[in-house]
Amino acid sequence: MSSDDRVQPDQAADGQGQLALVRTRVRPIRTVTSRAPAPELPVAQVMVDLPLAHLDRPFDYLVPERMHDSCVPGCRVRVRFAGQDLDGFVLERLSQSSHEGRLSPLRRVVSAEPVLAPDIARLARLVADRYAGTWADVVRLAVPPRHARVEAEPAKQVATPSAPTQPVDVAPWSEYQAGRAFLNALYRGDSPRAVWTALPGENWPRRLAEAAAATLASGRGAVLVVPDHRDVARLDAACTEVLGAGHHVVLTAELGPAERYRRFLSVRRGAVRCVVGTRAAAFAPVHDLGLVVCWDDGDDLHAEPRAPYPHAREVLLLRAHDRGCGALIGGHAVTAEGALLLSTGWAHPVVADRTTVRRRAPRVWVAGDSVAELARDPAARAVRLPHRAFEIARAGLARGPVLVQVPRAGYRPALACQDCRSPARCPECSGPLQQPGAAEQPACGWCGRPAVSWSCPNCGGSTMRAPVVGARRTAEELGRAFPRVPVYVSGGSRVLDTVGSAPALVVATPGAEPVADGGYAAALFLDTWLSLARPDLRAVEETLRRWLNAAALVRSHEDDGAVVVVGEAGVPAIQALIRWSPSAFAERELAERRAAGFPPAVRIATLDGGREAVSELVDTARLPSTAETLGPVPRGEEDEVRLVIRTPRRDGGRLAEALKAAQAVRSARKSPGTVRVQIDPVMLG
DNA sequence: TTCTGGACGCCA
DNA sequence: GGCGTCCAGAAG
Repeated sequence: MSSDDRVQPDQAADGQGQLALVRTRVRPIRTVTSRAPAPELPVAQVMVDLPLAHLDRPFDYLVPERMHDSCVPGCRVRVRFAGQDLDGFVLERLSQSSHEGRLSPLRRVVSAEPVLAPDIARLARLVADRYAGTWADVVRLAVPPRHARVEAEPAKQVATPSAPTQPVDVAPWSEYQAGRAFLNALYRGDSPRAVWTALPGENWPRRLAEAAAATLASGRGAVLVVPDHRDVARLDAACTEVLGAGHHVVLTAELGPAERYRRFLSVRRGAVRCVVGTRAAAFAPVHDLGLVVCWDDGDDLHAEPRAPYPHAREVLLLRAHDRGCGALIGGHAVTAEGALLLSTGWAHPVVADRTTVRRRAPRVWVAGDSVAELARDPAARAVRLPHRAFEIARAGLARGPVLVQVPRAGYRPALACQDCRSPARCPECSGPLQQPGAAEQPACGWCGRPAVSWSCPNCGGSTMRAPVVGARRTAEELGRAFPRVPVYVSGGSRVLDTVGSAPALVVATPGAEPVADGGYAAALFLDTWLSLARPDLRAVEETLRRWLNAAALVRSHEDDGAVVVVGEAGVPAIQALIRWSPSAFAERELAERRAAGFPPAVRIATLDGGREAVSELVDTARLPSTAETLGPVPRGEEDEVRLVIRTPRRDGGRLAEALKAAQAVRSARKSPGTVRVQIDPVMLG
């Protein structure tokens, strides 16, 4: 017993009468109760929400008796840590602590709801280790903020979630080699792993819903992650059709705190076993997980922009590996990462044979954009349409909607000097000048100031030209080339979900293409040089992915569906589109990454921050002997630098571990500045 | 942000 | 040699 448990002798004699008497009697009893530890498993292992890398480990606390029932593994608690009250999660209850010193008691059990499932706690550790980040940062992505009122709502009475009653239709998967086998394996309760190359025109939301249905029928759950909200809406609708209502739930960040937490709880409590959502849904605590799905894994929306920057595909793969459940990485395109999964044998290909692919794909034409090939029609010339593109668009418009994909949104999104062609910049803030609309003056894209009486600082010229034309301007020009045809624009802040089957021109930026009822009659891909020349490692892979996704919305060549790419026929990405051979392109891409030493063939870490901080980190890190460091190179203003470290894939774990340990040293030392560590970042200039 | 312990300095 | 103060480092 500590001294606090004894009656203070001076209190009874302090002359305060009644009040003092009450205190002397009541206080010792209260103190005894509150200090007594729980009768069993009196120690709680707690992960405290701390931003410091060197404190990324559990701490033990004493569970007071009155918290014995509410302090369950996975619940939120409040603990005293270094003089502050902080949030934390209980990992486990233990009979004793390995800590030598005295344990502090838990301050409070925030709620007895075990929001953090044991496998999600473990997944957070795996993800943090893979990305050289902290557990707490990952858990912040995985567990939505608590909403007390929602938590108190009476839970819907669902003892065991019923599997959908409709039989699973596996027939559509027969178009793919190993497709039917994949679904049957899920149905049997096995855990197949596949990279699926979806056919052009495929109703992929329906196919994914069928895979989910097969998994649910085996008594297990499924997590389906897609890039954006339009994809979520399509998959949501397909799941309702295939599974029936109430067997799946949509989890996205934009639901709002209450609804988000409500749905999260319904999953965590086991009432729903199929989750559809964007990247954060990769962490959904689905019970008895049988299948994880990542659709269109090349879309960079799958990359989380918050530390430690995990990629949804990698989270799902770690999860599938850890749990031994099924995995499906699918898309019209195949990423180099997908090709690697196939080459190591970790996953198997689910692809259609060449005959089926040829039958289902639209006919693809290439049109050069040289002056000689431009259409003679002056309106078509104005919109930079080669003769063939103009003819195919005109023919397509007789049969239905025609899609026009242009890389940039806006009107004239970039301006340059007419004479010397150097980019036009804002005299005030050096931002890029652009023309936001037909009737509007050029203005700065950053500060919005109109560029009145601009003159080129390079050559003194005073007129501007637009080397890049945006979607709205293209739509305007096309409207002139094809009078009497309605023109729609989808992109930027105004994205259309669907268009009907009537003839129309649909100008869209990549990823914003509406789905056409019955498929597009034709599609044109303009300004291909602009996408292909982007100074990004993935520019070519990304361009092909965008083409394949758009071309997949076009009718098959048997239905006279046609695609025209305006560009150079010799470019490998254009060849891959013509042949519709995403797998071969991905294999080639992977081989090139091997040769050049880029992910996923190797593991890369980028270190961004102040020069001093970055060099301290890299000097402290005990990097694997195979590590190769490149840089540091200056980045942007001030004294910011980027350093790149490269290791073979097999040393990726050691690389992340070394960087994490070095971050821990820096945080323990309270070294100034911060260093942003990214493992295999999506953007690699 | 608080606590602890080790280093160091001052005084006996 | 003993005790007080200061600072760094850890944090249950």
